[in-house]
Amino acid sequence: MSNRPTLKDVAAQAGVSFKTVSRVVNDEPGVSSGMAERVRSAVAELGYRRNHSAQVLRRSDARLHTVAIVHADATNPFAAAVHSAFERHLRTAADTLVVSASSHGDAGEHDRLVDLFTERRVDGLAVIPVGNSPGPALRRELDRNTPIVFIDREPGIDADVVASDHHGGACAATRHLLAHGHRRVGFLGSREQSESIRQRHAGFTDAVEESGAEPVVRFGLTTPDLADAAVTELLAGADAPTALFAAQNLAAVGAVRALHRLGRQHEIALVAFDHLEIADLVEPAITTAPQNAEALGRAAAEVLLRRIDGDASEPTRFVVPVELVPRGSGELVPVRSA
Amino acid sequence: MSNRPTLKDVAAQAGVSFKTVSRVVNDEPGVSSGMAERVRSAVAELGYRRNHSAQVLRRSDARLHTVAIVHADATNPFAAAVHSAFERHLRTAADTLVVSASSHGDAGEHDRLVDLFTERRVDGLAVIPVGNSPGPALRRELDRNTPIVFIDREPGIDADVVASDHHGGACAATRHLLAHGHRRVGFLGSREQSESIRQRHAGFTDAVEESGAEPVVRFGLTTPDLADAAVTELLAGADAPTALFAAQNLAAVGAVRALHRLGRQHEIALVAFDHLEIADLVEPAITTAPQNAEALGRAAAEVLLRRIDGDASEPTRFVVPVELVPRGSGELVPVRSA
DNA sequence: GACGAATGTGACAACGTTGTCAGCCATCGT
DNA sequence: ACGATGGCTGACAACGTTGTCACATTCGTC
Repeated sequence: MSNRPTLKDVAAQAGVSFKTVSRVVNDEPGVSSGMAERVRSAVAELGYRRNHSAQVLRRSDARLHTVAIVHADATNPFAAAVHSAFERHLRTAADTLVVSASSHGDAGEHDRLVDLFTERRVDGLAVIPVGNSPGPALRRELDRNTPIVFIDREPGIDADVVASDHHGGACAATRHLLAHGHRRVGFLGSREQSESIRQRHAGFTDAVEESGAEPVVRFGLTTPDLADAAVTELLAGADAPTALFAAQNLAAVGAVRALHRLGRQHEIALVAFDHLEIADLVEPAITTAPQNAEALGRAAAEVLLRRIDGDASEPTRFVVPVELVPRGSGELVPVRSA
Repeated sequence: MSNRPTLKDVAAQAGVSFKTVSRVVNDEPGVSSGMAERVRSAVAELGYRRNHSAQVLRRSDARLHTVAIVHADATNPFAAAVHSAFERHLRTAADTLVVSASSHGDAGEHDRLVDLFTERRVDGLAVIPVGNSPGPALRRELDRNTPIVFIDREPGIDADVVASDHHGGACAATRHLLAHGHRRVGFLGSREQSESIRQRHAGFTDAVEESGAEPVVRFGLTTPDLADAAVTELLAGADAPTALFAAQNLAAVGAVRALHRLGRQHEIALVAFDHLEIADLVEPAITTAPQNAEALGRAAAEVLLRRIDGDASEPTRFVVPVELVPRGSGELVPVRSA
């Protein structure tokens, strides 16, 4: 609707010049108290609100107090938690509005969203990338030194990144299993193309190799059903693993289901990377290595604010540790079989 | 950053007037092809992007192709699913950017976000309200006939609403339990102040009363722990219910936990309102009456678009049905006890 | 070869705001 | 009484864009 009152409308109502109204609404000094009072009541009466576009246009160098975050998938609870922490920090620490949109996993749409936000002018961008190379709009903004921070995934380019310690977390989780005496350990991975899954696999492999244990690796377990089937097949085999590391939460859900169906949930150890909704609801509860969404969101906000404040130093890589949370399933010791 | 090229910069680069550049970037007719080509290469070379603020300012009546959605809590998976459907529909059907922010449940912050979005000009607003009365900014925009749609909750004012059939869904869920022979049915509610919980309670009560069965009602079960404790206590009592209706998903999670701990999950029937992440992961699987987030988001988008297109008819109330999904836990029949 | 029409191009105003500057009035010092 | 000072107020330009209009060029036509 375009019936919004402007400075001029308020000025006419109060019988002053519009510049005086501008002064009042911006709390500038040099307005007599009587006049200010008259203006304020006219503002209230008309419900005047400053036109942000005009303000931004006039002072095109100033902070807009707006940053955007572009999601690959906003329905992902992890992404939502990161977003929430990011937003809270920027709102409280920098009085900055966080606007967001989601590309639903489409790389072209993702880049288009970046474009739409930059058209609308923002102080900075946070991006949870989809795919592993930035699109033209994102590349253009990087060239232009627009403050941008990548969250959780590698941007495939030299830029600020805030990410979890996938390697370290997976390594610690696997060592945890090995420390309980397991010698045959299964790795349940989802998309092998995903950089974070690759890093978790590398962490797993490093831990296994340093101990001389024997790994069994499965990739492509992108749904609970696939993971369920893989675990069922693994445990039926000759040299079945006695412990499992689920590198991704959907794979973990499938593994839990398989173990329970087979009645072997108290026998086969399991550690899952990432947060699991059901971790506490099953018996034994699932030992997890959850990513710290709160820390990621907050760190991303801090990195971005520093750039917005003019820090032009080299791109940084902020790694958020992943801590193991023992709950039972990861502390099972191997049983003699056959 | 303010080093963005403007129409003038592109014009200087191409050696034409800035108006000609404007014509080219807006695909207006009346530019010779040679000139258009020269301009286009200058645009590409400088990475020119139109300044949305200036455009909006100039054509203050035109569509901005932007709507905002203000969340009470964006980490709520249900809200995220609604948002996702809402966004997808507006992006594809109306080429409109959906921006969002979350108030984290704070009513003052909620209204402030509405204010910030209207300052920045949007074509319309979707609001998942917090509390039951609109704040001053929201009230002002309603008075101004800004297109606004309320999602999922009652706004406490005459305005467009898209909401689930809480009453009907709860009624159907309860009838489902009664149809399996239960005569004592427990109601597990969260915040009694919440209008949707009240409606679910009313649906429950209507179903129970028409059958002459005996209800047992608990409110205030806002966390799984509280619900767990309440169920434990209910089932230990003399006239323990044989069936439970969990009116909210956190209460349902607690109920599931309690039933499993007590080993009575195959004995006490349970139907849960709303989607449950764990519905399929436990035995028996949980019968639910999930809200249709997809339909809600889509309907909200359609209502809003109609208003943006100028529909000035009376406010409407769009009710999305809630369908029962039987999975096992709701089809248990009462066992003789004692 | 002159004329109207059609086509391509540019000058200029306006959107609503903020920054700069000039002007008005009362007060003050001399 | 007079100019200087300082406090208030308003006129005006500018931000980057689009809409209106006028001008310049080319073309077809008689």
